Amino acid sequence: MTDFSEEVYATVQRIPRGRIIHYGGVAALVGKPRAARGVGYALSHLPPGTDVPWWRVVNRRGGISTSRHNGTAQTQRAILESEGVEFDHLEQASFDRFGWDPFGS
DNA sequence: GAGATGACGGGCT
DNA sequence: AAGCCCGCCATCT
Repeated sequence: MTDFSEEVYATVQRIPRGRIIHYGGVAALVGKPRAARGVGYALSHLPPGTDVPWWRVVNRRGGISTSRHNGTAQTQRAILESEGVEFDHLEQASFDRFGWDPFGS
């Protein structure tokens, strides 16, 4: 476990239920606005059953970015919908409606 | 230490 | 609006 990963996990755990944020947003909150890719890498190594709500992290379009991980995308969407997040016909959620503003609490 | 990989973003077409 | 290409970062081999 690296320091960077821990900061990422700590940040993700602050995301309120029913809200979402994109990888670049998490990266910015940990002080590295350009480390979106690093964030994705860190989350990809999370063990199943972790207390980190990784499903609240989506790509910049508000869509599921885990599509390449066979099966994962379906699970992520199901959980988000159960929390109240709505997806349009393009499988994308609106940041204007569900985006998390860390300063707006 | 160098090269390759991956849950990514932004800009241009 | 969607896709392609390039650039960025952390981590692995």
